[in-house]
Amino acid sequence: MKEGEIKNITISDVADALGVSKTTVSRAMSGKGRISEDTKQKVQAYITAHDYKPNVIAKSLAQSKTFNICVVMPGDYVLVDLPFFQEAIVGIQAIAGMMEYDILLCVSQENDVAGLERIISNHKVDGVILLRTFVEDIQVQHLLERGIPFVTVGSSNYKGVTQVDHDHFSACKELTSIILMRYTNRIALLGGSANFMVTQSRLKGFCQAFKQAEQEPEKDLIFLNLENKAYIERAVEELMKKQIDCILCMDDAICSQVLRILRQKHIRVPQDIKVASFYNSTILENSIPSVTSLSFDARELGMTACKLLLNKIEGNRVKERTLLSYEVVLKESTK
Amino acid sequence: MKEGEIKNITISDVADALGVSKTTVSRAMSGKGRISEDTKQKVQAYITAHDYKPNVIAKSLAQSKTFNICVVMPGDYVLVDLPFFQEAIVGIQAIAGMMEYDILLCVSQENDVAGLERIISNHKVDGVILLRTFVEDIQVQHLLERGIPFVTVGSSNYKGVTQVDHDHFSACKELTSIILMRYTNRIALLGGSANFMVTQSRLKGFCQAFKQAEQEPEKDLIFLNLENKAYIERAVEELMKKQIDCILCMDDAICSQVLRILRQKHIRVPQDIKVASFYNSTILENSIPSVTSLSFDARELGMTACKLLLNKIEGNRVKERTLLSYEVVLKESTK
DNA sequence: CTGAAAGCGCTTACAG
DNA sequence: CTGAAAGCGCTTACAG
Repeated sequence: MKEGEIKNITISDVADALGVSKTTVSRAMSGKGRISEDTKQKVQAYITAHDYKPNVIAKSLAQSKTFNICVVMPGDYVLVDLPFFQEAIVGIQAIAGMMEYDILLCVSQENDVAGLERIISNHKVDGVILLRTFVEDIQVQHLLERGIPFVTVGSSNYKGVTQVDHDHFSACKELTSIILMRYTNRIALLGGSANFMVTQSRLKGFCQAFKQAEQEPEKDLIFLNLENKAYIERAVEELMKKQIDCILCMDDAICSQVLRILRQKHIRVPQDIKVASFYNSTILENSIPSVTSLSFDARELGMTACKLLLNKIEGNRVKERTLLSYEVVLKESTK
Repeated sequence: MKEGEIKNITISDVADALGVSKTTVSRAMSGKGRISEDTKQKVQAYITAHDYKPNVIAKSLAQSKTFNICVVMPGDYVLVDLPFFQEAIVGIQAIAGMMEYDILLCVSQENDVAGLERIISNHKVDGVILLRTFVEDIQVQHLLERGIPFVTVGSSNYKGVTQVDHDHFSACKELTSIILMRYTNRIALLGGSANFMVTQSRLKGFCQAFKQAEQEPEKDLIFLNLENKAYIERAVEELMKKQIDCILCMDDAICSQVLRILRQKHIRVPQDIKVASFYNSTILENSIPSVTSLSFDARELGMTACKLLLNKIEGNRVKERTLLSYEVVLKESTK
């Protein structure tokens, strides 16, 4: 034992002090089993007076429960996603904390299950929340195989996955429709990795809006997998050769780049070209002009995901798919 | 037991299968105590073949160790800090993972120790890393009192705190000196909460640069506690009434606001006024003009903090204060 | 309503 | 070099 460390008071100490058995103390705390209101009061009084906290590790071992959930956060993030993940985690933590659960963080690359695997094998968590989903998703497959309770933030195509997502499809469809009706059908679409589920949902929404307007989106105005600066620059160069009136960006990171490139080329927004983003992050907060975009509540998403997971951990059946709504925020960039 | 769940193989299973005692298996794995090379090999072969993983919870209870560290992340963050915290966490996780430790996340407000307290009382972690420090720091006080091993990312004035920080004092001093020598002494300083240790360090560096140049910084060109948009706007308004040539921003969130305000007022950077920031985050990446600033490696900071903490947990003595270096990155905004 | 005892899956002094 | 046994601090069937 290290210097200054105080011997922790255990359930035996409480039992001895009160002249009852450990069983009784345990029951008074958990409320399980029959126990007289009297002794319950007595025990609880003693516990609060002496600030006794049961050792969660021992409890874990006895119950095969850890009261931890694992949150898997992408390690290959781009800045723009950060506020989203952060907000989602704050939401998760808010719910988890209320239920006396803690969050074990797992940072992992797209195709890497090693970290998650270790945490699971080590029995360190009761369930998992994935903060990003892929079309081809090894983490989901792995969790499914192992039968671990988990929830994904973001949609998943796999059977039997409890998932919570914003309605990206409808959101993109609505925003695209607005542009189509008000201004133009010469719309370019720039997006990130096609392996992200969210990219697919947005793409579908975009196409659906055209279909609904009885038009066809032009294939060569759609650029996906723009995962770095150079790709984005090349895409914008391409676009400049064509006759377009609006650029839709699937996220604010891409949008931020696009705005910079346009400005360097002295192309004015919105006079010469309109711009909108599918994400309303603080990244573009100080942008001039302000940027039309979709707005999502990541905290709510996290809270919902956590509630679902805790329910699953308790063994309850839960709804497989939950879709949260969104908001279209029109600003200067599409005026 | 839930459907599909596989009974986990335990140390007893391994011992029985091999016809040895649990003690022997335990020793073969930990390497503690005398054991023949032969049996060790045999045990290890069996373990890898059958993919046996000891139950960390049981290990925790037996050893009073959790193999978890708590990372305390501010819940009242502003966007600009996010990449910093995120990078630091990635660094922490890299080291922790190597040593088979996991990260328990605690999101807490400036003056709130409740969350941290619960995690500690629950014996869920072996040590703590604080990602932000204050002049008046309740979390530090609390950890000190309880005798929990911990490390702060950021400086602390309290006695006996193991701390890792970038050398903000020198960094700000150097950047300020450069401005003083090359251009002007009409420099305004805008900063965040005066209760952040980092604000104090930067302020000192700023003043020291003046002193070294045998000048006095003007008190009424220094604005601290600019914690929201309105404050920043008011500060810039004030500055416009005075004769200044340069604005130093203590962080990129402030800087981003300042750039927006100047642009709205049609004040050109750097022609009319120079601007620099004490932080080189991706927030300003797409800014036009690009912004002169200081650059820090948060991942390295996290890695260092984690190494120190693990050392402390092992009971080793560690250096009380570690300062990491920085880089001054001159860009267009001070040309 | 209450308690003695076994058990969760490890580690580790102690004995051999 | 190896093992039987006690112990970590809880929970929970079982008996009363």
